[in-house]
Amino acid sequence: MPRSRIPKDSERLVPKNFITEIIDEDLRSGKYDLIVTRFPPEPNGYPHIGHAIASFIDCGIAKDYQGRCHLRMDDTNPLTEEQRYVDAIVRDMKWLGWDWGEHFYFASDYFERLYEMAVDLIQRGLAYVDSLPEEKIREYRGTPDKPGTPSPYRNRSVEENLRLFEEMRACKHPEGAHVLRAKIDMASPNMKLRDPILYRILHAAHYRTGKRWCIYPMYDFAHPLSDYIEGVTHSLCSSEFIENRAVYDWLVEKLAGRVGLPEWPRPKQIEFGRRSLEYTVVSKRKLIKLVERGLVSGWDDPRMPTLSGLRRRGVRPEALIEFARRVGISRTDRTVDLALLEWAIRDDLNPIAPRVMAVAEPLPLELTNFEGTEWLEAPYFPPDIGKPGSREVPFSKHLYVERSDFSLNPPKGWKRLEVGKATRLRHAYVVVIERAELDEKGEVKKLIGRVVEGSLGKNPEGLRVQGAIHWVSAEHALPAEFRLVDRLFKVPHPDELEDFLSAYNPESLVVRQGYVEPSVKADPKDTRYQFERLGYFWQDPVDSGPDHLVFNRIVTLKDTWARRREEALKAESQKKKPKAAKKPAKKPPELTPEEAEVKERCLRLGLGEQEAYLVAKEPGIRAFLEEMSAHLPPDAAAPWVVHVLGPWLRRGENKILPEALAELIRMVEEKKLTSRRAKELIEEVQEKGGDLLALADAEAGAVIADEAELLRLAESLLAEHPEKAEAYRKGKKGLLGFFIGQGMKKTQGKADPKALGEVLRKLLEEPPSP
RNA sequence: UGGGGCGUCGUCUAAUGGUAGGACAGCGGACUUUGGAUCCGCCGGUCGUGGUUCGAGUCCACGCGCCCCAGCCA
Repeated sequence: MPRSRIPKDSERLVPKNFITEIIDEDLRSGKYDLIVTRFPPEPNGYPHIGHAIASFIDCGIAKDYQGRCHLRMDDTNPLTEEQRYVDAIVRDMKWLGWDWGEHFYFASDYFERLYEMAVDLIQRGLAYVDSLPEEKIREYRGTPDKPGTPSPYRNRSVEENLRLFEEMRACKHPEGAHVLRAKIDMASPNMKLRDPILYRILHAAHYRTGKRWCIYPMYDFAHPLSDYIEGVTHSLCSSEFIENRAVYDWLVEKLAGRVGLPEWPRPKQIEFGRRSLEYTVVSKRKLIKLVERGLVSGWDDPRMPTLSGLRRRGVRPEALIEFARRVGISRTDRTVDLALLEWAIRDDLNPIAPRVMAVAEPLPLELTNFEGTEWLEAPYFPPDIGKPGSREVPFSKHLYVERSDFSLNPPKGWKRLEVGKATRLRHAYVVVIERAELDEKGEVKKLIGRVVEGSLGKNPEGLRVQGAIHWVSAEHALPAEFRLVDRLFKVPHPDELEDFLSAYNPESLVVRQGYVEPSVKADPKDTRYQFERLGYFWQDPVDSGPDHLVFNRIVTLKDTWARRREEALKAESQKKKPKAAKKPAKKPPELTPEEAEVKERCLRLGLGEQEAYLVAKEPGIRAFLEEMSAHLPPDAAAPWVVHVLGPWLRRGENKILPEALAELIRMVEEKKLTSRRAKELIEEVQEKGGDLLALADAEAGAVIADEAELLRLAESLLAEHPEKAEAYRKGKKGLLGFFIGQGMKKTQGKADPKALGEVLRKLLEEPPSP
């Protein structure tokens, strides 16, 4: 069995983040030596882009650490789960490239063991059967601001609990008659701890266990214990489970080393911030609505954020993985810019997609001075891609060009077809448009033009050629359907709307009948192309066939021209919500008369406003300061007590004696110790214990305050970083901090930073000595 | 209004108390037989107010804002 090891930054698939920091520490400390994670979907729907990100975190991290990532179906609710979803999940996760080896598990496979664990809890008085009806349970649970009330059944005897639970398993009770609950704390401010339900009765067949069970474990019970059973070490999940962690830890602790569970490794849950995507919804409920209303053709409609939809659209897993990488991991819930996904898709396709030509909205162009067919060689890739390969493209008298590439009255900066102007036909000749034929409605029906002699492969002298456009030969081109796929919603945050369907984008699918150059007939069906100037396309895997070509647009090309023209429109749709108007800040809580008096007294003793306030407000701080007053005047002690010791005093975890702190402060005043080192020592003692003064004495007198010595130090610093010194002299004054920091590092915190700062400043402000 | 979590460029994400950096987007330029790609440059941020400190995104206090929790869902 390979052991996990900390990867080099350069070999990480998942960029460093707060989770990998925890793992690094766990590995270094030897707490775990093999990292095991799991991706635990419930098979109750199709995987979507959110699953791609979650699985990237779970499996990507495990991979980086040479650990394992289990695929586990969290299938504890028979009412919602189906085999077809299991199949979809397996298929999509494989597609993404995850490899779980033989570690493919089902929570439903653990039902028997889970049951034994529940019995163990009952036997130890840690769980009980509650026979309150559902409404009563809800009522007794209380509300977030009102504590719950214990159920009258809470103190049933172990024997009765055992009997009842066995009967529940034996299907002797109707649904809702009883539940099994953990006996934790009905008054806990954490709602999840108010005797969470462990098992409920469900007379329903499970898609895997059939009718074997009529009690089913709840998530809060099954999930942590499934992790434990599998030897999962780091159970990564999203932020909405933060409060469930208390239950998770409770169960792990209670069951450690029992009913076949090892003492170690114990799993621990770590939560990351959720990610959503602009212009997208992913909740199953909402996705179903789109399907049911016929707004999309199904779960794999190329517009859907499902992995099957993305795949059918033509997106490759590589793009999704890179997208997830770039999104990153943090504790904060975030909404990701759709442009990032599009960038990842283009970046993936750009080097692999052969360029061919297709016209989605054909406009005939007749070339009066050209006859016959000329086969022109056109490379598949532009020079910057550096890939070989080419095909022959037929050129003839009758062509189709893109309707949007011609304008009767072009705007400024137009680089396309225009009457009287010369434009390059990509890979072919320069043409000059002579006139446009209009129909009765004034629409352009046909273009008449001529090719410029000698313009093949070179620009004709004395003729300004504006741009290069794509085209196909009318008699050779293949008719094809183009599905121009776009974002499903018109607004970036449809989830925030009362009715998300009102933001449905009717132009999310625009179908065009056009033509594609004949060369594609010879290509594999799954070839992803760049149709030049149109975007990346491939054949719809479902609807396309040799007799009826259908191309999905995977993503548009980045189009700075179109963007400029749509600027106004875009500004409208992307309008940011104005930041909430600043409320006037509330006054801090009033002090009681006694507290106010204490504060007054402190102020008279010379304490700062804020220190005085806190001394008055916090009894712990006040008491400590009073004890210190025998050793040190309060005005000197207060900042240390309030700012440095404050957090520990408030939590009642302070390990430092008043006289020790007083002595330490004195040492700082006498410059035997820098304040920086003093703070570090305090933190060290608070975390790990130890004798503060002994530690301080060991370093006493080490402060470097001698001017000559500091000058030497400063000079060496400047010499080591001449370019920084230069930058400072050019005005980047922030670099003083950099130099002091370097100096502190070099002297292990022993230099007097204030004095060093002075010396450095003097040195930097004066011109360097000759 | 109980408890918990979280606030860094427009977006995402970095920075043992020591130069606020990167990516995407945007803007400008170079190049271009794709208004693509590439290259170069620019723009732009620590939620607020105080405090501690030689030095604060980071520590402290008080505010403000967003998210989660009252399923026998996960």
